[in-house]
Amino acid sequence: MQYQFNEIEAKWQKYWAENKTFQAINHSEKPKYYVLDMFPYPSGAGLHVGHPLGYIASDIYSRYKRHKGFNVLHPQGYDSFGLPAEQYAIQTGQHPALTTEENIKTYRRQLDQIGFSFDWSREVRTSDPSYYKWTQWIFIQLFESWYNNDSNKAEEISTLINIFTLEGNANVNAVCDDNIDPFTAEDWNNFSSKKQQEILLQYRLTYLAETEVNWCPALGTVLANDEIINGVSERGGHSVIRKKMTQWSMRISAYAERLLQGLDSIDWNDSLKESQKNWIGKSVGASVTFNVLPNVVAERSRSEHDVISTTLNHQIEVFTTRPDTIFGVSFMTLAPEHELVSQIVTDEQKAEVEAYILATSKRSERDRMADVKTISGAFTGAYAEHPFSKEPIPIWIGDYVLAGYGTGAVMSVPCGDQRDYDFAKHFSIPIPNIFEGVDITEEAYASKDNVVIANSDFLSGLNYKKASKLAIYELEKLGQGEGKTNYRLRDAVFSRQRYWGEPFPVYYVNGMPQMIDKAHLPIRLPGVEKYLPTETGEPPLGRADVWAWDTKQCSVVSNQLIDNETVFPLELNTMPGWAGSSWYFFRYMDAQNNLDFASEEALKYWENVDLYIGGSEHATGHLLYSRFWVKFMKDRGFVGIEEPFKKLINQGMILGTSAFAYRLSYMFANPKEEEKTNAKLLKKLENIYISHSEFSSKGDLKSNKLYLKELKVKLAKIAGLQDADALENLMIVPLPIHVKVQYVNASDELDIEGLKKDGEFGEDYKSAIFIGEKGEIIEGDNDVYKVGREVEKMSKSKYNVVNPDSICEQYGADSLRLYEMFLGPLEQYKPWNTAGITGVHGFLKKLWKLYVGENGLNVNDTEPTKDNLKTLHKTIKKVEEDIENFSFNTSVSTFMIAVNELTAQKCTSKQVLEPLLVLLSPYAPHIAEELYNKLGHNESISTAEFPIFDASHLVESSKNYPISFNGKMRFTLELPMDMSKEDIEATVMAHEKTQEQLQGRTPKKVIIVPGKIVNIVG
RNA sequence: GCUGAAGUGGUGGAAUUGGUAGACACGUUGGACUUAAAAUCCAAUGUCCAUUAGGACGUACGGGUUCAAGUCCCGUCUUCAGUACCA
Repeated sequence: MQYQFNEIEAKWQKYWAENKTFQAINHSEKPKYYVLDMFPYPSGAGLHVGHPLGYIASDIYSRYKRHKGFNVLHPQGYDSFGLPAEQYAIQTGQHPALTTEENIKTYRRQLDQIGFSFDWSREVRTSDPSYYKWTQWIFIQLFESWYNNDSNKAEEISTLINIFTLEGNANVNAVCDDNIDPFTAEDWNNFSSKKQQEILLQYRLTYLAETEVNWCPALGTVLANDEIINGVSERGGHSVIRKKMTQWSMRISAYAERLLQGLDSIDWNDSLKESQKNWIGKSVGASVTFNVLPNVVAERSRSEHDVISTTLNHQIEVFTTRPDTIFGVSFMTLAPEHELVSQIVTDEQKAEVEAYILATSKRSERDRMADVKTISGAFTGAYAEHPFSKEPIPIWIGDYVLAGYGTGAVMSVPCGDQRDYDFAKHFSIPIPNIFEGVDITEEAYASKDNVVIANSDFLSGLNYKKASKLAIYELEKLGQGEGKTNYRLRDAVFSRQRYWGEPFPVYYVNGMPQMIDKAHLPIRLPGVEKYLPTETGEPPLGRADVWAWDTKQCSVVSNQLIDNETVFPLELNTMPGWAGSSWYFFRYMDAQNNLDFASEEALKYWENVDLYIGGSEHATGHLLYSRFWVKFMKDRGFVGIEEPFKKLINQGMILGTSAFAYRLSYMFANPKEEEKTNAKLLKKLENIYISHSEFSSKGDLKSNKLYLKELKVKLAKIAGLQDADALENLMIVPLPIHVKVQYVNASDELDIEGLKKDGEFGEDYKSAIFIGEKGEIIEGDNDVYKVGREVEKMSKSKYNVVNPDSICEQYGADSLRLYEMFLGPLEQYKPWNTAGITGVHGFLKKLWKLYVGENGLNVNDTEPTKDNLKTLHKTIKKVEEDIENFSFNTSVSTFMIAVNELTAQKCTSKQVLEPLLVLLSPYAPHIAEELYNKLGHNESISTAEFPIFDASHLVESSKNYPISFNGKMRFTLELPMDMSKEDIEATVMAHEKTQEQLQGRTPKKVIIVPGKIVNIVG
């Protein structure tokens, strides 16, 4: 009986679905284990073989945990809001909900055929109103909260209002906007309702603020950095400028310290933690306030600076990690967008500064960060006053300072910071040296270690630590600074000017945002006739006709009814992709709940995700935002946990192996003329491809004269010429062209006939001529054409996409699962090459043959031999260790070795072959179920217990010692394990091969590591 | 630029705490079976030298530590990813 994988797999997938084999229950005697994959976005292209990699790994782990006696929650769902569906809607006019539904269907079909043990009864979709109802609800909770630094947690906003009513804001220690004016209780109680709302907005965890965005006037929309290529929009190539816009923000900065500290309590890999640490970017230093001198001062001589003392208009606040270098400041640099710039710029400098600001607004933030070679800036004409020396310091603007980072201003210390140094050099600004015995003629000295401050008044002679402390102390005395801890982490923009996202449960009264009561959620996405921004640049929701809130009826009504009395306009932005994905792991615990986002019992039982598998590209987005929301929800008592993901594994990406055919292209030394005269000739040579080794083995076409000559003779023949003379001056360049990988076999040979029949490109190759490996023009099978290979990202445009459907059809899901694992370590990037799958497929056939012979089952009750047991137990040991270490690739090899050995041993013992199936079942569940069933079981193999390792079967009595000389292995020697060091040395030294190696020399030293190695030195 | 990751045969990769480099596969070559193909099975396969025995070299590159380095240390190069509105 043959291994009929298609039948077997369909049978068991049906069985699992019908018997709800993998449905998790919310209460159990067994310990719980929660395995989660990162939320997939259902793209229109469907799955390619790269996508299931992480799902296969998590599925193996889930199935393993079930064998180990755990109640496993392993759900799946869709992050179904997003840009691609919207883009498609813009192009086709189809509602994104429809295309999303279609895409999900495809995804589900593809996932099902791979045989995952998901509990589909808990599926969630972020775009489903019954789901985003709760996303809206969480948003409202954030709005109704503030962060109290004294209790170090988020509290309900009512507690803040209480304080304001009783004592004003003087003693409030909150994370809030900068520059909040102080007020008393009396002030508060006398403020208008609008004023009160404005003030509260400065404290709320989600708030409206002006934020810089990439605005594309031509498209009338905001673009992600991602959508901007070389400063223009990816779509259409329109120019993009930086623009300020009022948007919802999330006060994630309130949680900076907790997000940082929390990393110590979770089992994530170090590089991921490092990424988050750097993203949060904690730095300890000081904030320093510089007074800006009135304009007149600029014209005064330096000696008169003491005259001015009274009317100081403006202040510049900077943050520095090096307060010790404050005497090294020789200029200030503001971000061009800094609000002070327009106020302090002098008339003479105005034109230059404005031109510079305009130029900067066209550069993206990433551009400005990455480009350190081009130094640019402009002098404002204004001066600040040094807090200690009272010297005037010129104020510049420069695009290396970013408005969104810190205060958007820096005190520039060129001797201690390379970028300040380069800027100073470029604009001939003095570079005072404040380090003792350090040469700064070539570059800045940025190290904090081993520095002694010099030329710095009261700081001279001190080291970094002492000088910093003293500088802060003196600044505090002056009231011009204080010690401060700064975080790079910025508050997260939460508005998107898009259609396909969660609508905000927000309407506006008198310009102030109001939350819609929980009872009326969800606020559903309205219909629009077009998914583009409006002509006036409003988001797509600006096109909705029924998008106003009636406060009396508590429902969404027509815009025409807006009277700003009882009917008000609704928010036009929608929420970003990370809104729905920041809490979905809770919804899986209790996905059908209509009363709550999840019941208390479910939350308490499942706690947090024990194992989370996904890509490292989420390191600083999703993984930080969800940690933030979970901490917030914990503070407000909605959940009981502080961290959502206990253990996290980043799977690497599977890359494509692209295939290239090489089309000959031609150039003449004198192109204009010769191309004309030879146009006819070239036409005949238009569509010729040469095989990969045809040129690579012979080197570069242009330089190898002999080969070129040969080729030209061939070309002459094709063109119907007598000889190759006419091609004398022709330069030939092989141009690599992507060909679809499905037409290439395991030996890199191109299926020319298939290619010519291709529905999409067949026509292009109809008249093509292929020159094969032996240099012959291919007609029939006289020669073969080999493609070139290159590893690239798997993508449609590179024609290297491999679809799991065709793999499942041809080799089966079990082969796909095994091969994905066999490719290499889970966390590593590795190329996919379908050719190799025959290896694992062959293994499954061998496995089948081990159990099922031509005349039925090969398994019986024979007692296992010593060798049988040894093979089994070393496999148990290795596979268990591998799964625990997420080293799935090595398990697959282990299975191969086990089957090879048991086949050679002609093993038929059920005592050995049955446990082997359980070991294999997480990896190749269908074949394992089928064979387990054949062994006489009526229950699913997923209920079987994981085999227990018995070390006694692996005890060895002897060891094949490698005998090395000066570290080089020369021969091996079989010696008993229990032999003493002395005896080993004596036996080895007496051995004839040792004598041969030494050739009479006496060794200086003999190193013996029992059970490991013998090394003879000398 | 900054931050993170990775470089081992023709290819994917393996190698507990430093202890026989290349397991397991793919590919290639040769052979068996077959009218033939497919499937299956057997053998060889890091590079170079040598008829054999054997030897030299070899884990991106350059140094170092050690009896012994793919593994540890210092420096360099290359590739990939993230870089705040792709998800």
